[in-house]
Amino acid sequence: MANDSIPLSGRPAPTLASVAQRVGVSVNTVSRALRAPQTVRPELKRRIDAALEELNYVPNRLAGGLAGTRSNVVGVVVTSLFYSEFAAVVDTLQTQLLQHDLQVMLGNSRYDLQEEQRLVRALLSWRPAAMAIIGVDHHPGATDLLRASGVPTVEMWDICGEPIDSAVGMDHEAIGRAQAEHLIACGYRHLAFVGSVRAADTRARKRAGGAAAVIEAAGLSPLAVETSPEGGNPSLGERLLAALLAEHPEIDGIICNSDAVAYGVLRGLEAAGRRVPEDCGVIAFGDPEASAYMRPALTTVRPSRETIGRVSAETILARIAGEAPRRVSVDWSLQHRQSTRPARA
Amino acid sequence: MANDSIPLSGRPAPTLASVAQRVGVSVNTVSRALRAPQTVRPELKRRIDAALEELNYVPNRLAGGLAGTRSNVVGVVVTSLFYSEFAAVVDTLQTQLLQHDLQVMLGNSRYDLQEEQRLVRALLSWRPAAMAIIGVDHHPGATDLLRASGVPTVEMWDICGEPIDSAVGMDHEAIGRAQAEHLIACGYRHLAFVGSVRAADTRARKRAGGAAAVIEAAGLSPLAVETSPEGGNPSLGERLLAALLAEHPEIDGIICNSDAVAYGVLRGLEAAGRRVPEDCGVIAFGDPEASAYMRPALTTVRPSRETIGRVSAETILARIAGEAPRRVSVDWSLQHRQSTRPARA
DNA sequence: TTGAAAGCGCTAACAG
DNA sequence: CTGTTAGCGCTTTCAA
Repeated sequence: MANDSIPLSGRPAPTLASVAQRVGVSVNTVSRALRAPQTVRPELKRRIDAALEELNYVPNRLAGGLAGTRSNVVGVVVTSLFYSEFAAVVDTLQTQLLQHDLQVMLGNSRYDLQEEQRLVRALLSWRPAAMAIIGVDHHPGATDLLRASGVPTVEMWDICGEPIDSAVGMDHEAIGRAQAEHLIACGYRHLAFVGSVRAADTRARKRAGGAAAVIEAAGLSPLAVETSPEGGNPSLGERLLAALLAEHPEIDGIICNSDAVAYGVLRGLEAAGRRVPEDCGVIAFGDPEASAYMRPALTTVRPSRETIGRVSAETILARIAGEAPRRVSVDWSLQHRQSTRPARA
Repeated sequence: MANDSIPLSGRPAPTLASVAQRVGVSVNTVSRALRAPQTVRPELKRRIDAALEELNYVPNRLAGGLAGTRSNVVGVVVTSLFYSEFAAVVDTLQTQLLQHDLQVMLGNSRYDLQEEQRLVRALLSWRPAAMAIIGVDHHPGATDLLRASGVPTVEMWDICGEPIDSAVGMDHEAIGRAQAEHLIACGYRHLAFVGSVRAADTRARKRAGGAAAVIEAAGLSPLAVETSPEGGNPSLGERLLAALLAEHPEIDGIICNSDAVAYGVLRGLEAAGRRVPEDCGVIAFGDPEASAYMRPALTTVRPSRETIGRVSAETILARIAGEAPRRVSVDWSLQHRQSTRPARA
């Protein structure tokens, strides 16, 4: 075959033109047959469909997007994916959007603000129909880019702050308050906040802040904080707990920034000879399936990941349709299990 | 000129042409300044960079991809994402590819073959530089599309079978054999396979098949199988275990298709008054962080998720660079913990 | 109901 | 080193 493509692939993919030629009509008749079938004579439509099928035509979105007014890409930026709650959000989001012929283009900033800006730029270069991004606290450059682009943007997971456009998420300060209030209600008095807190993880800071405020208002000794910029896993939990206990042996209630860290804290407490929930209560944030099956079963806050994904998708669709920006607060719930005592009357 | 102050959806994004005009050079000089800086006079380059900056230029990939020989998209199809091991694979893959300026476009088939084909088609419509897809057993239409497209394709996670192009993954039959051999070595004699097995999950079938073969060869009673097409979670594990025990009370060794299911099986066994590992051994597949922190800590097979992601990325890069297809078998390991007895001498 | 013509913003020859 | 000239494959007027 004539050599019109060197690099990858064998023969060039069939184009609208090759289909048109085969049927003996013009390019844009085929284009219309695809986008507005009712504007083409049924008999012709059938012949075109047959040719499309025979040639195994796959449209070229690059060309379509360039020529048309908008591409059907939605850029999605998460801060992590690996066994994180954001996987569920992306999962739901992607599935919902695809039903409306919107393709998700994914980026993972790994909690790196610089990387986040790079990603936003890269994603914006696809002229997306919309953007979705975890959090409301971004690299200033990223915020500027997003704002200047005019692309509808949904900030997910967190709604504390000034959204760029729309936001669908939770009030993390309120969650932190609820965590502290729960521990206090269970009779714990010397509280700590433990976990992995990445530089860019402002949600964690908001939760810790909410907890600290409640504790101060209750007149208790200030919240002890033991965090690390490392990724949150059980082994980090064990280490942080050891450090915490060494410094604050009086601690009797621990707020973990993630369930994974809590698993390690639970084991560390046992190793230190402290009974849970009698001597020390533990509450966390996340609630993957495993948490209810831990011994003791972990008390934790469960965010509605699917709801955030679904509502974000709806918001994106609405914004694309020209509706106004939205700010949606999504529910979460405190799962009271065995790692905290029953609340006192 | 319209001022740079109207924020939303106002002016069109700056183009190479607008930058060129501002600097007083031709469009393609700016293009070259971006792609091959050394071919442009340093002083000019500086002025161009300044204009790029001032106008806040974001390239248009749609145009670039159309005009150039290939787009920098890599299409990725997974069968699930929600708290699945594939999240880790995608995570690593995306991060690695981005370092080479390749953008991941994501699709989730949710274990639906029909959906998988749709996704492959949708992704192919971006004229990707490469494709990556979970598994080697696809909708025949998807396989055809992929093959016909000539796009380098890496099948991940599984290497049993005839790859379309390249494959990076594990031998799941071997894993199944290892699971059964482990249970037998620990002295368990009446084995069962329990878990969620979706219609499209051929990996699970291969593992079960491998286990069944070992059991037959050992002359033991045949593998009891208790599966469901539902998603795999602890509660499913509890239900499947109840059904299994009702039918096969003699069971003393259980292979769970996923760790999440095993959590439920562990609890169900306890509820049924069977001690683990004394009366019944449990082994699973997956090994998320939580498993080592279960009581009893779960014996399971740990796949090298990051390795699969990393090697897949390398393979994609190599294929794009024109190297030959690869078939890479990636390691996994059996984590012997407390849910199975010590192996007998 | 269909076709012709004009780009979308960029890259890729080739000149100059 | 830089500019000119053609498209990439499609959508979108506007005519016919």
